[in-house]
Amino acid sequence: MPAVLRVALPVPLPSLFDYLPPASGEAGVGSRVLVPFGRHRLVGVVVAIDAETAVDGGRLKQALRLLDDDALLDAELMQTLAWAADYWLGAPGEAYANALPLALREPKPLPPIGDEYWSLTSAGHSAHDAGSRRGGSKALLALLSGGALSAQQLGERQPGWREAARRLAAAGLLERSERPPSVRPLALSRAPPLNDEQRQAVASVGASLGQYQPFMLDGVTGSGKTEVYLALIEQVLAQDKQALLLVPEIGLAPQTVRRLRERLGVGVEVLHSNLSEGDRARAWLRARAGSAQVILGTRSAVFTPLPRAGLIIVDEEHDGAYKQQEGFRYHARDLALVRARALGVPVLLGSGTPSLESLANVEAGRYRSLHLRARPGAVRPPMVQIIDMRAQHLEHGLSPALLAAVAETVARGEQALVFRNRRGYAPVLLCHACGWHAGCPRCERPLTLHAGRRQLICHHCDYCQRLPSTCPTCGAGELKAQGQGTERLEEALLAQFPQVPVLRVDRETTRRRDAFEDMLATLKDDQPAILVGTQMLAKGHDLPNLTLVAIVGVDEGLHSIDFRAGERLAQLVVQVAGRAGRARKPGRVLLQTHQPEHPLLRCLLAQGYAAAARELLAERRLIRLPPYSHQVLLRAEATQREQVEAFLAAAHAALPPGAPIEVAGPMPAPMPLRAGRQRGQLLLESASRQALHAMLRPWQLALGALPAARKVRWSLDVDPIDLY
DNA sequence: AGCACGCCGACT
DNA sequence: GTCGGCGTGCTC
Repeated sequence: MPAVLRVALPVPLPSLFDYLPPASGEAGVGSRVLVPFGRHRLVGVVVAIDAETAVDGGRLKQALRLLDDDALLDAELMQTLAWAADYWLGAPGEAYANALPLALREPKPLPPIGDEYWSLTSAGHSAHDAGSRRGGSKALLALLSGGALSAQQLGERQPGWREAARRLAAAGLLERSERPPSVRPLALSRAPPLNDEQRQAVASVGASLGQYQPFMLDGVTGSGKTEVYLALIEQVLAQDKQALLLVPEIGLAPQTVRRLRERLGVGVEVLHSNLSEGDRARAWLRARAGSAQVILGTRSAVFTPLPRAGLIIVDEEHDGAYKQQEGFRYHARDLALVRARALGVPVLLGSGTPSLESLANVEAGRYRSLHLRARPGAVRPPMVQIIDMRAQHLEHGLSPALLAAVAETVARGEQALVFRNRRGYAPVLLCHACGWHAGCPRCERPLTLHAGRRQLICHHCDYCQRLPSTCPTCGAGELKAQGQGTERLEEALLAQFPQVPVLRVDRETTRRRDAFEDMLATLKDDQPAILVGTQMLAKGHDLPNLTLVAIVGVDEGLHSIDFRAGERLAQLVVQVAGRAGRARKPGRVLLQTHQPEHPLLRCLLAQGYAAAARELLAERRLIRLPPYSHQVLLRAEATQREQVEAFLAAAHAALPPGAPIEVAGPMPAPMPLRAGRQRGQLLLESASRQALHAMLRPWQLALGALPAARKVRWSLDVDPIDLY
């Protein structure tokens, strides 16, 4: 009886597919195979080898080719991926597709993983001597005239060199070669001495190396978390093991990478979304080969193979960027814990504003908690002062007290940051004559006025129209911008402080790659400046001359229907406030609000994040919300509301009777109309994760079989973090 | 997800 | 008379 390969294919289908083994080669679990699928050929991963198949013999096809003689995915990753697909209700094949870099999902031999070097051919030397070529090509010839350089070195010295390299290689002036991965270059910088708390944290985690143990490292911005990470990674490297460091999407500044490379000197591999697919595959394979010893990456890097794992670190663990929001909706922080357990290594979650989930795990004794209270670089933590906005005269949303503080700051030659979590000029455009306001025809939400582009833009669906000069309903010319976005604040601050550079940092001004970096580079450490911007300013670079942070208009977060809004608001305020007073200069934080009496704000400002988080946790426990209950959200959308309602009603009816779950809905989504589609949802809650999980797969399959399901787009989100 | 197959409206 | 709309069903 011939064996049958069970193969996971990159299609969003709930099943695996069986194939006869290829004509040659011994396919094993974890190897890739090229198989015929419909009228296509797909690269799949062998998940199991069975003696029998449930498929009729005649329908079984033969795999075309074995792509790996040895398993590409080791037993631990295979097991973790199977767990992840099961837990987050993903299609099995999708989990594997997420784990493998795109270049490894092609039916090609594995790319070489040596260092990529470029050098001049003899024709190239002649061309350089003759001074031919211009621009980037000429510069590249000059760079290489002194000898071969690695791709990494070239990237540091001549950004954008690949374009020139391609042209010159085509002309026969340049050639590419591979060398074995470089062995540990020496570290260039030395570790600074650690303070008591840092030493204690390093000692605790260090003592757990070699076994599974989660740690929560609670330390505000500037408290020296990174030094703790580095010291631990050095310990791991000394044992010749690997360390995986995850950072949220935005945190991956080139600065971090440089610092890591300078300090550790070893094969530090970076995995993030801007990487080319070839580079990503190379980094992944180096980790698998063990030659990459430190892997730094965003969400998807949690799938990197770690044959000699020593430690996993999740920095800024509270950050929502760790949750993938579409397709296979996994949570990288949670998956990091599962991997650490399977690998038998400690996992360190770091944050100045830990998620309530992690705090609950500390409370329950599942995580050990470590604290960094001191801010080594700063004189003292910044003082937060409330500006009561009620009965204030406002200058474009900025109170006199705030403007005065900015004036004092820049007069001292220091920098100020004005934080507003709304981009554009104004969130509403209103007609004072008839009360009309500009709304999105596809979302029924107000359009945001973008004055510079003279457009009205929907921030939910990107619908866009020209800015009308008169009211489209009454014809009056009294259109007024209502409220403030970053663009308007920039304008107001420019008018108030014409002699100080004002930098706006939001999605609009940083659309170009490296734009953020370039903008920050124009800031001089000893010159005054004003930064205006959104979330993007909450983290990232050290701004040693920044001494004032003004937080404007976070009130929206105080009465949102989303039960996580309070937690997010507290995290945001603390993170933004942490930008003030990093170096020797004391910092000052102003918070402008209409709700100075709000209990969350009062608690946060008087007692700090830890106390506010305790309050929020107590509330969640009282009303049985996560982390004290578990949620699954069924979302559905369609062009017609009746179709959504019919599907959700049928889904509700398909729930197994007697399961210990509570059901909320069917109900309209918090945004009932988005991009022209009607949206609804059904929320399941349970105190028992096991009970909830036990019914989910069968229910998911039943949903797929519902006639009403074909009329809607639907998805299941396990542990949703955004209810919208 | 793709991609076929299959049965009804406005056009060269 | 056809081209093409997207509803339905399948992929080992």
